[in-house]
Formats: sequence, C-alpha cells, structure tokens
Amino acid sequence: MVEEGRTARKRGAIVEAARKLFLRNGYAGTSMDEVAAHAHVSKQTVYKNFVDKQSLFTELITSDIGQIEGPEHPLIEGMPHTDDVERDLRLFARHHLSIVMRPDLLRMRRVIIGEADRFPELAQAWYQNGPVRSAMLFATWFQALHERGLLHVDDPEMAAQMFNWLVLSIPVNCAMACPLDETLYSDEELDRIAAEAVRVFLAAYGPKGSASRR
Amino acid sequence: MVEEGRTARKRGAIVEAARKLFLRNGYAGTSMDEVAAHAHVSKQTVYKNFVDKQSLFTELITSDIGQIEGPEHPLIEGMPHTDDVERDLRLFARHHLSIVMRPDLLRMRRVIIGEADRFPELAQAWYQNGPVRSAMLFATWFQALHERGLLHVDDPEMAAQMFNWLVLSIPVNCAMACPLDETLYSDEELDRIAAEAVRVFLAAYGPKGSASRR
DNA sequence: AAACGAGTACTGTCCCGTCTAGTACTGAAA
DNA sequence: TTTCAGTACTAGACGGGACAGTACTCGTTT
Repeated sequence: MVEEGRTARKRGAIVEAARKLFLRNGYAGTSMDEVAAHAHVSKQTVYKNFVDKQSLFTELITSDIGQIEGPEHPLIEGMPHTDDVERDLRLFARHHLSIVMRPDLLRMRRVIIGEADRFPELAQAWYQNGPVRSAMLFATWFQALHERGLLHVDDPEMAAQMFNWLVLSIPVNCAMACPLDETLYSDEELDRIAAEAVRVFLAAYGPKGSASRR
Repeated sequence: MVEEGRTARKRGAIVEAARKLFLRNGYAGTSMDEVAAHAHVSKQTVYKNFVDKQSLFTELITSDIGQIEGPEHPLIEGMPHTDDVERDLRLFARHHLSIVMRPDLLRMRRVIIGEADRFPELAQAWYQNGPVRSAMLFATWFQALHERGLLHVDDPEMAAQMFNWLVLSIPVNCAMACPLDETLYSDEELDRIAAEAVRVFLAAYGPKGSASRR
C-alpha cells in the first residue's frame, strides 16, 4: 500500500511542485519547465500526466478544493452540543479560524481570486465548496438551536453568513493584502477575535432574554 | 483649463486604456501593445510617458488608490448626526456598500489581491488606504457616539472593524469569486444586508439598555 | 525649427508544447 | 534467477508565438 509504483510517485511529485509554484507565483508566473525541474522530473513526464498547463492547474486546484471539504463537517457533527451555546460557538469559531487562516489556504484564496476572470468555473467551485457550504452547515445548525430555544434566528441563511464573516473577515481580509511569510495574527489575537465575534453574534441572535455584554 | 495639451491628452488616454485592461486582465494578462492600441497611441508614446510596464501599473494603481481617499470622509463629516443612530448607521452602511461594490473597485481589489505577492507595497498601500482608513474613521465616530451615550463600545478599533465587515463581507466576498459583468446583488438585497448588519451591530454595541430586535 | 507622435520593423527573451534519441524500470516468461 | 519486451522516464533541442522594450523613418503639431 505504501508502494505506489513509479508513475504514481512521479505524478505526486509533479502535483506537489505545481502546487507550491502555482500558489506562490500564480498561474502566469509559473512555467512548466520550473514545475518539471522542481519535481525532479523531465518535462515530457509532466506532459504525459497532464495534457496542458491549464489542465495541470485546474486539476490541481479542483482536487485541493475537494480536499477542504470536511474540516468542519465532522466538527459540527461531533460537536458536544452542550447547552452552553456560547462556549460551543467560541470553540467552533476558533477552530474554523485556525483552518481558514492556514497559509496554504490563504494563498489558494489569493490565486483563485486573482484568476477569477480567467478561470471562472474554478472560482465558482471554490466559492460553493467553501463559504457557501459552510454557511449551509451553519444554517442547519442554527436552525436546530433555534428550535431548542437556544438561539433566535428568523433567517438562518442570513445568520449563518453573518456568523461566518464575523469570525473570519478581519484576519482573512488582512491576510489578502499582507505578506504571508510572517505570522499576521498571534493565537491570542485570534482568540480575542473569535470571542468578540461570538459575543456580537449572540447579542443579535441569542435567545430572546439574554443580552450578553461584557 | 479644458485644454491640456496634446501630451497630457495622450497620457490620459494611455492611463485610461491601461486601467481598463489591467483591471480586466490582470498584470501579466495585459500587453503593452494592447495598451497602445487601445489608447490609439503608438507604443513609443507609451514608453515616453512611462519608463516601464511596472511603472505604468504601479503609478496607475497608486493614483487610483489615492482617488478613493475621500468617498466616506465627507459623508461622516457631513453626517446629520441625528440622535437616531440606527438610521444614521443604516444610511451610512448603505452608502458605503454602494461605493465598495462598484465593479471597478471590485476589479481593483481582485487584481491587487492577485498580485499581492509580486507587488506587496501596492497591496499594503491599498489596504492602508481602504480598510484601515475606514476603520480608523469609524473608530473615532463610534468613540464620539460612545461619549454621547448613544453607543457602548469598549474597544472602538474592534467595533469599527466589526461594523465595516458586517456591512461589506457578504457581498464583497461573493463578488471576489463571481463574474462581475452581471449584477450580483440587487439594490433591495443590499438594503437588506445593510439593515441586518446595523441591527447586529447595535445589538452588540448599542447603548446599554436597548436590545433592538426585530 | 524643434519637439512630438505614428507606424513599423527589429532584438532579445521567455515559454508552451513537441520531438528525438537514448536510458531506466517493471513484470512476466523461460 | 536471468532474460526480454514493453513501457516510463531523461535530457536537450527546437518550432512557433507572445511580448517587453528599442530604433528609425516620416509626418504633424506648435
């Protein structure tokens, strides 16, 4: 099982090199020669595995988009679902943040946004698999909490989006414009943002009586 | 005054063409020949006005970034500053939204994010002149409202950022991944988002007693 | 006259994708 | 285990085209 055969190994090296280069230098900024050299593979091998530069790019990104599918799904499923909604939300928000703020995912976000005009279907796939999927999960979650009287949401879709961006917006939007090599936000800052986001969210969508205020 | 001289007119045409092409096709996706042709100008003239492709790009974007400085400044200054904070906030949020959602500004956001690795100082300039400057304006505004007892903000910086992204996040993040030629959000949807953003904001940062809930 | 600009050809570079000639691996038969 | 065919891989060259930036000639504006 560890044995993959030579071809698969080569292909893996190509994909790995391509990922690194595409995410760092963008589509136009990456040449196939670079990919081949970086993968310690001849250019011919690259073209044996991928018909095109476009194909290499889209297959790679598409596959990566698919990989993201699932970091928060099990988390919501396996959520403690205690009655301490604030604690649950904060834990989840913090976890969500630490995933989305992974440098490789931030780079991917940048590349996809930058190429959104040239690869619109890719951008769509990413958007649907990322923000939209998250929002839908949140919406069902909040709907359930609403029915248990632990939240008060008239429009679960809207609340879900608000929650998502309350948590993510500040650091993600900063990361879009800032160099990613240094650490942008410390763990403590992310903690603080997650906590405040949850506080704001609960102030607006908490159960009727409780106005949590610090 | 309307007369600008031939040179200035040519230069203007070049900048205009370059803006259109760079914002639509990105930096690498735009050639100097295209710019010249689109400006009805010879390539030599382009190089008489701008030493470089890089220079053309950075000077253009930098100048555009400078232009944005001021759409909301006068608005806050000339704000009615009634005691109906919710109304003021909602009007302002709606106005802010309609500016930031202008297609050309969305395109600029895309390009800057996409080239953030290759033009980090540009990305920084944009970030400072956009989100950071907005947040600082909001912060002083909220601070003043706090002192008048119309808001309750312990951390004006944080509140300002939260407000900014509560209003903008949903449509802006969608616009990053979606084709910009068709209209993404109707005026009514933007109204709704602005209203909900203000509601959430006031629930969290409104004056102590009032829990505005719909 | 003097500067400016148009038009166009040109240089050098980069890069995609292909081709060729030769080498290494793999798996099965002898 | 050795042999051997078939396949994968290497290294490098190359055609074709795009493009940044320059050179040069001739017309136009001021």
